[in-house]
Amino acid sequence: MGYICDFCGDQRSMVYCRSDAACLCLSCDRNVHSANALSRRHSRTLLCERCNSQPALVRCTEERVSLCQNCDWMGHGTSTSASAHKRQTLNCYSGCPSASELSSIWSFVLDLPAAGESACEQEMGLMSIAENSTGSAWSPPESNTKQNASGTVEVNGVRSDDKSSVLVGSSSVPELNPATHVVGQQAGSENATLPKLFCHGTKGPVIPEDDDLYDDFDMDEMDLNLENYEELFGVSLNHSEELFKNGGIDSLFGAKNMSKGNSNYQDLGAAEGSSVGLVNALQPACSNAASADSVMSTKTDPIICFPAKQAQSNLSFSGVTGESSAGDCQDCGASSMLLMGEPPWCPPAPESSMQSANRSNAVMRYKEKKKARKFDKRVRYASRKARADVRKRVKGRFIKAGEAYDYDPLNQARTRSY
DNA sequence: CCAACACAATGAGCCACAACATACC
DNA sequence: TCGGTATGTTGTGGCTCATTGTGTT
Repeated sequence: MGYICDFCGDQRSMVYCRSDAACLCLSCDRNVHSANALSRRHSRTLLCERCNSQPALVRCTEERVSLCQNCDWMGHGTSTSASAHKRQTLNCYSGCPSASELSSIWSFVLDLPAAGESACEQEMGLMSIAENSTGSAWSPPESNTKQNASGTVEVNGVRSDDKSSVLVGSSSVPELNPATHVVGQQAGSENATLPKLFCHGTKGPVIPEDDDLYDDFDMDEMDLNLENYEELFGVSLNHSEELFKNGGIDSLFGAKNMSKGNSNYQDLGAAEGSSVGLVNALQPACSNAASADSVMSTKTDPIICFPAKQAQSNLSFSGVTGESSAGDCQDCGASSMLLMGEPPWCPPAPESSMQSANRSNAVMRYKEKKKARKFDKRVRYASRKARADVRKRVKGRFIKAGEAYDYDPLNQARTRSY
């Protein structure tokens, strides 16, 4: 499974694309992901050389194998003698890198058993890199604007190569927008954020002033990061903010769709037509790591480019995203590692059944809380609510005054008057 | 292993009408 | 420019039903 390229079915698969849920050989990876701007944004990483089905997160320098988190746990669990193995962080990349570029990211890539063996992969070096001319995520590392001082990461206390952490999580870095893109957050950066959440037009991480505004903000609910937002609606943030100010949000989203049932609008905090709602609500998405929500539930692109250890240490939950992330993690008892570091597809590590049980309980509590929060609804017009609260109904529908009803809110017991 | 089925979860739509927004005189 | 009137639009909650996801046989 996954050993053969899902695309050509011929060559050995070497990289994993989460967006496509596909294992690809290097050649097909380039071909597939050079098709268009969107596909270029897919984040890929090496394929786990043990299970050949999951994206690798770390590379064991001792065994010289790339491992997904699960295989890493199994192979390097605390109970095993290999637990002391030095492991190097593996990072995601996007765009259409050449072989040399890949090797610059993964210094060991040339050591991979199959690397360069096939004609398919040898073609890589001959391919042009169109996105280079358009300001891709493959800009030189020095163009990065968010690197930490050291530019290194540590796994088990071992510093990894700087170059290997250059393109961490560049999956969502908007190659389409070279003027503002921030290439690859440093894996070990104090400012490490999932780049998908990076906001254009913001000068950097913004500390939210009102956590309440973010209680309802989840990336799975609000999967429109700013790049998507602009792509979809063809308006800039400034423009959309202006529309909010002018009460023109309907023109953006369609007023009908903003009514009950669509929580995004109100979850944005814009229920009162304030532009602050949008701006503030978007800020956490810009400045902070994805909420646990987005990782737990989003089906599209929750690429965990950071190894669990980093996710735990660098993706700061506390007091930044409010309930939806830190609060939930704490409340439900799940560590951020459980929620963030472990891809949803990973089966529980067998080394501890108790850990697995705790995890299940934590996830359950988290989901329950999320469910309760998700349906939290803000009422724009209290007067209308007051009226609706006392109106009689038939099968939940309002009835004309004086007509027979089967439900009277004023009488808690079900009323029937025919 | 796959299809069929049951069940749970989720979201859209419906209803009446006061409140609100807009256009016109 | 302001006030009054007419017309159109919006939002409110409980329920039903269709859809989707998950688990079991």
